[in-house]
Amino acid sequence: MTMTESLRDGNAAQRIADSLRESILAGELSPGDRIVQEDLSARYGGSRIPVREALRLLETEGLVRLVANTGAWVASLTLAECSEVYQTRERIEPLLLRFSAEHLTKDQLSRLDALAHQMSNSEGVEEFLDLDRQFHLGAYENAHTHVLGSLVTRLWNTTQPYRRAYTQLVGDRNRRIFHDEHHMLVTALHDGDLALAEQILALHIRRTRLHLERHPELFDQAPNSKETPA
Amino acid sequence: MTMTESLRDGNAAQRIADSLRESILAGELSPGDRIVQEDLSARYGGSRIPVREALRLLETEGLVRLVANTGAWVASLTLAECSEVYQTRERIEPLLLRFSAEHLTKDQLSRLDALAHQMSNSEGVEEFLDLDRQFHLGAYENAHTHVLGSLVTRLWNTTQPYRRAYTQLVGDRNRRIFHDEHHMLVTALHDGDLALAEQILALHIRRTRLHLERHPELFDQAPNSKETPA
DNA sequence: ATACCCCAGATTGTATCCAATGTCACCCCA
DNA sequence: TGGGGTGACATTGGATACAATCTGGGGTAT
Repeated sequence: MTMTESLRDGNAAQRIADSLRESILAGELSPGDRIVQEDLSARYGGSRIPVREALRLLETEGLVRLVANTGAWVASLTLAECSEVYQTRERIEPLLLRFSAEHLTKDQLSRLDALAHQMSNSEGVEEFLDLDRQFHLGAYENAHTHVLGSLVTRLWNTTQPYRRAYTQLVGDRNRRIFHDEHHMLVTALHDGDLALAEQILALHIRRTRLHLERHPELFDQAPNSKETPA
Repeated sequence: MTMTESLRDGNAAQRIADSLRESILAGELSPGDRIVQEDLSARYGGSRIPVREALRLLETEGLVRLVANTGAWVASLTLAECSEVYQTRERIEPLLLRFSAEHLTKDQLSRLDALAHQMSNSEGVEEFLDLDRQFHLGAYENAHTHVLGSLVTRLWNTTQPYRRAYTQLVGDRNRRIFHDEHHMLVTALHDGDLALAEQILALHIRRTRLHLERHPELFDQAPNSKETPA
C-alpha cells in the first residue's frame, strides 16, 4: 500500500511526513539533528504549512521532537526509554504474531524462511537492518489489525536509529544467535506451534534489549536533550 | 500539569488539541460526529491553521479520522478494533503497573484504596467513569516512563466512548466483580506481591473485554464508516 | 576577566486570501 | 417517475505576508 498512492493523495502533509520518516529510518537524519521548516518546504516545493502539519504528525509518532517557538529535532532516546520500548515490544509483538500466524500462507512462510537465510549470509549493515525489518514485520503481515499493527511499526521506527548504531558497532560478531532464533521462529510457525513461536519471539526481543543495554554510549544521557553528545 | 500552563503555551494547536480531546473524552462529542474546522477556529478565536494542526495531532492519537479534501470525524471503532485495544492493554498495562509499583508511596496506595471504595458507592455513570480512570491511571503514576505511559493513556482515550456506552447500558448491575477486582489489586500492591498484582490487572482487563464483546450493538459494523449507525 | 544585558538576525507561529476538491440538490432526459 | 449528469455552494488545502519569539554575539559595567 501507500507508497504509490500517497504521492497523489492530494495531501502534501502526508507525503512530506512519509518522506521525512523514510529519511530518518534510512539514517540520513540522526537523532538530535535540527529540522528547519523552511529547508523542508524548499525541498518539497511548497509552503511551510504542510511541513508544519507533517512535523506534528511525526511528533506524535515519536520520531520528531517539537519545542514551541524554538524548533524541531529528530527525536532521540535515552537508554532507559529505548529499553522501555523493547520491554513493551516483548509483550505485544507475540500477540500480534499470534493474530497473524492464524492466517499465514505457505508462500509467506517460505518467504520468511528465505529472509532468514538471506540474513545469515548478509554482509552490510544496511542490508541486515532492511532484511531484519522485513522479516519481523513480514511475520505480522496477515494480522488483520488496525491498531496493534501500526503501534508495533511505530515502536520499530522510534528505535531504528539505535538498532543501526548497535549493528554498526558490533559488526558481524554475535549475530549467530539472532539468526538461530529467526530460524527457530520460522520452524515453530511451520509446525503451527503458536505458543512456542510467541515464546521464541519474546526471548528474541528480550535478548536484543539486553545486548543494547550493554552499550549505553549509543544513547543520550538525559531525556529530550537538544544535541546528541556524540 | 497542562491545563493552566497550556493556555499560555505559545502554542494554539496544542491548546486546541487538548481541549478537543477533553470534549471527546467527556462525551460531548461522540464517535462519528463531524468536526468542521471553521467551527473550531471560531470557538477558539483563531484562524484555521492551528485547528488543522490540532486535528492532525488527534488523528495520530486515534481520536479523529481525517479524509483529504473531505473532512474530519470523531474516530469510531469496530468491535474487533476495540477488542484489539483491550488485548493490547492486557499485555502492557501489567508491565506499566510493575514499573510504577516499585515506586508507589503509602500515600498513593491509600488514595487508590479510597478511590476503590468511592467507586463501590458511586451512582452516576460519569462519576464511575471518572473514578475508574483515576484509579487505573493513578496506579501507573509513579512509572518513570516516557513511552509506555503515554501509550497506555492513548489506548484508554480511544476506547473511552465505548466504556461510557457500556456503562450506561448495563447500569449498576454486574459491577460488583469489577469492584472486587479493584480491591484485590490494591491488596496485592499493599502486600508487595507484584506478580499477583500483574495477574489481577490482566484478568480485570480481560473480563472487561469479554463483557464488551457481548454488546456488538455499541460498535460500528465496518471500519471507518462516516456515521455511527446509532 | 567575567557576568550580565541588550539588540539584530534567524526561525517559528498565525492570519488572511485564494485555489482545489467534494457534496448535494436540481434539472434534464429516457 | 426514476436515474444520471451538471452546476452552485460549502469546506478543505495551500501560499503569501506579517507578527511573535528565541538564539547568539558584542558591548558595558562591575
